[in-house]
Parts: sequence; C-alpha cells; structure tokens
Amino acid sequence: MAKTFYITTAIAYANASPHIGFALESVQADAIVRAHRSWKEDGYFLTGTDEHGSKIARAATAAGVTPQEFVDTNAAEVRKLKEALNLSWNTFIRTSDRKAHWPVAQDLWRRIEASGDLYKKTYEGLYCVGHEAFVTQKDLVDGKCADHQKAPEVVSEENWFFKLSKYGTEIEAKIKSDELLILPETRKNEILSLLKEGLDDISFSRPSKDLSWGVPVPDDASQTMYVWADALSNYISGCGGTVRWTAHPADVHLVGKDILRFHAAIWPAMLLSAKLPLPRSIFVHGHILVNGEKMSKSVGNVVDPFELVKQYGADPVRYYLLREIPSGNDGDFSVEKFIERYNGDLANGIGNFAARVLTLGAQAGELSVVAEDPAVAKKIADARTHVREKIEGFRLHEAVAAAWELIKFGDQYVNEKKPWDKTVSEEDKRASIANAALILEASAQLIEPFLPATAAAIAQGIVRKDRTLQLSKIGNLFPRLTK
RNA sequence: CGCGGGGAAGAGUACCGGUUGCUCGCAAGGCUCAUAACCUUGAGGUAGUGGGUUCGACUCCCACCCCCGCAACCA
Repeated sequence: MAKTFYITTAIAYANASPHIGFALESVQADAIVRAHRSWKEDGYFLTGTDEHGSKIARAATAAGVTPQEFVDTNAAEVRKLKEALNLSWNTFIRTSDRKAHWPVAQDLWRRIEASGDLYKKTYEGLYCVGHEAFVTQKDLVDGKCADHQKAPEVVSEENWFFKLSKYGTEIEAKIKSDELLILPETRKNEILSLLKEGLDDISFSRPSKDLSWGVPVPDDASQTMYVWADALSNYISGCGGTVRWTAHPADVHLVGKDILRFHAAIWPAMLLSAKLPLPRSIFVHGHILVNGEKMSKSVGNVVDPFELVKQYGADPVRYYLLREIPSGNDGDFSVEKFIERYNGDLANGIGNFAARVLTLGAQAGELSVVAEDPAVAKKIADARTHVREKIEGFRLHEAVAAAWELIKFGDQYVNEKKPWDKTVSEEDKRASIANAALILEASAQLIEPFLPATAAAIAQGIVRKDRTLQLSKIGNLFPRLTK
C-alpha cells in the first residue's frame, strides 16, 4: 500500500462565513496534498469546523436560532469552499458531531485523566454578567467592561486543569531536534523561546452552567470541555478516532501564526499525556493583509472568497493565494495585484503557452515523441525536482515559481526552434513541436497541485498513444483582464 | 516594557562575506505559431542612519531612527 500522507487545516470557527484567510489555508493544504498524491502517496486531507463555545451560543441567541441551527448554517458555508475552490479534502469534521467527534474527545480526555494530568482547581476571575463570561484586565476601560459599561464581579469557579507544565521540557527537546518539525524556522524559534519561559497549566473545562454548548466532560456532568480538549481532538476524530484511526498522527498540521502555540505546545502535550504519537510537522502560514492593512470586521475590509471565485474563477484565486502570498509570511491582497498576476502569469504565461503549442500541434497532426531533446528532458526533470523540494520545505510560492520556470523555458524553446519558419525542415519542425508538447504536458502535471482545473483542461488537448501525441486546440484558458 | 519581522532601482521581492538576482512597469530590437502575446537587450539601486569587525559587508557585531506584527484562544 502507498504511504499515507495526512494533512490538516485548523478547523474554522463556525461563527461566520469563511473569509479569505481560511481559503488561503485550505488552498495551501490542498496544493500540498495534491502534490503528495502526484508523488504516488495516499493523501488524506482533513478540514472542518470548530462549533462550540459561549461565543457561538451567544451569537445564536442574538440571531434567534439554536446553537445547532446556527453552526449548521455556517458549517455549510465553510463546506462550500470545497466546490468553490476545488478542494480535495477527504473528511469534513464538525465538533458538534456527537457520533464522530464527541466520543473521541471524551476518549482523549479519559486517557489524559488516566495519566494523572487532570486536576480540579478553583479559578478566580473577573466575571462580566453582560458577557456571561470571564473577561481580562485588557477588556476593561476604567474598571468597567467596555461592551457593557459595568464593573465585572470577582467570581471563583471550579475547573479541570491540565498539567501542561509537565511536558514543556520534553516538547522543547522534540522541537529543537526537529522530531516535531516547525516551519518556517522563525516560527520554530518563536515557540522555542516561549517554551523556554515555561508553560503554565491551563484550564481544560468550564462549569456547564456557564458553558453548556460543548462536549460534556466524561463522568462530570457539571463541567463542559474547554476549547483545547474539544477542538484539538478533531485531528483524531477526523481520521477515524482512537479506536480505528487510519491516519493519526498527521504529517502536517497547517495552522495560522496566531494559533501556533496551541498546536506546538498544548496539542503535543495532550498527545504525550494520552500516550499517543505526535504529529510530524507543523507548517505555519501568515495572514493576509488587504491593501496593506490588517483585515478586520470592524474596518470592513474582509475579503469574501466566494465573491472572488465568482468573478475570476477558482484557479486564478488559487493561483494568487499560492503565488503572491509567501507561505510562512504575511502577504497582501489587492485587486490590482490580482489582475497583474492573472495577466502576467496566467493569461500571458501558461494560457498563452498552451494556446501556441496546441495550435502548432493541431496543425502538425500526429507527432512522434521518439526524438526527445535532451535539453528539454533535463529541464523537465529539474523543474520536477525543484517544485518538489520547495513544497517539502513549505515554500509554496517558490514551488509555483519553479513550475513557471518550465513554462518560460517552453516559450524560449519555441521561439528558438521557430517551427513556423519555412526554412526549417519538416522533420525538425515536427520534432520541435513534439518537444514543446512534452514541455506543455509536463507543465500541466507540475501545476496540477496548484491549478487542478487548468491542468485537466490542458491534458484534454494532448492525447498520448504509445509514442505518439495528437494535439488539439482547447478554449482560451485565461482571457486577459482589463481593469 | 517584553518578544518577533522588516527598512534595497517607480512598485513588489530573493540570496549571499568578495561583479545586487527576480517579477511588474519603462525603453529599444526581434518574431508572427500564440490571448496587442512571446523572445532578446537596455536604462534605473552609493541596499534606513551612524559606528565597529575584516584585505574586503547589502550580507557579521553595536547603537540609533522609522514601519509592522505578537503578548492565551479572529487563518
């Protein structure tokens, strides 16, 4: 059986329609898993939604629906990204799924408890009645809750705590040695410096009277699991659970920089405590800025991925996210840049190259591929190697650029061989068109992880039979955009 | 205050102790198979400021200035 490659996105919080940031993470994960499948591995891609918490319960109440109805609506929106962006995930896990998710979260809890890593402790904090939740000092203005203009009460309640502090040293060692690989390196350094300062134990549950919308703590009806215990276990519940899991641990957890610490500290600690294997790596991506500014609801500059896809199509959006946003760093979105990328790389690049080669080939009829140009073969092999190295190093923007190197070479090759020139012999002409077709064919294979629909469209124009190629024209892949 | 990232041609970026590479834009030339596309060449940067290390620094060290993130749950 082929090697299994298991990758996850973080699960999206189901309090709203997904924004471009989650689309970025999804597309990155999709490109990586598709690449692994093209390397003959058995790719397993998990995504889903985090649906619990008082925030959602409150939002549902405000919307006049039950929490379940509320998350059903939003989860359906997140799911729609699959069709919109041509994602190839295998499983969509929802934390409100009582059959698939709850038993696993509870099983994990019991395993952690069996290791003696859970204890009850009284937590004292500032409780805002308006929020029906604890607030922190920074939420206060002049000692009052900024949202409700009321001073919070000091309330103490009993919670389950997880002995996170116990595992800091072990995790630090595993990260340092790359047994748990964190990319890019700056993120690894960041988490190491955090671990060096030491970890505090964390609250693992809340009283059910304050937080009822969640997974019940096993054998303690008075408590509901807090986000870590609940949400992080999706990585196991989403691949079959602890009993009959197929893929755990993940080869790659793809996460945003904002939740690195939960995945690089809390999650490994939970797994160590539960005596389960740790993920192989954590790839940390940055955030998308819009016209150079942080995206936020209050500013009102949130970019809707569905709108973009509606206007430009799935592959152009995928292309932009993968090429223009450096994986591992923040990147910027703007319509101007989008159009620039589209015209420069898609219309003038792969789109035009496919059109010129397929037109030449369609006129030439059946072509023999016996006379493969060694320079072409080498260039194709090099491009494959480069793309693979970049993907494995979580440098997706560079992987895309590496694939485009081959397309650029193809244009140069055709210009040099001039198969339209009357002074070129028929034999040379046919040989060069066949080689150009090989470049196009290889390009299509290389870009498949990034632009699956485009790759499929190009493949339609190239029919291979044994050692012959029959090319035919396809429609205009990327009509130039005028702004 | 702390931690982290960054300041380079008109714009956006990469690598690196020893002729600054790339993309877009701009200019000239070529070609006409192709989506006014493609190919070639060129102009344009004293690499934030001030020091230091070195035979030599954009690249290492120190200080300063400016921008931007993070600081327990918005990817």
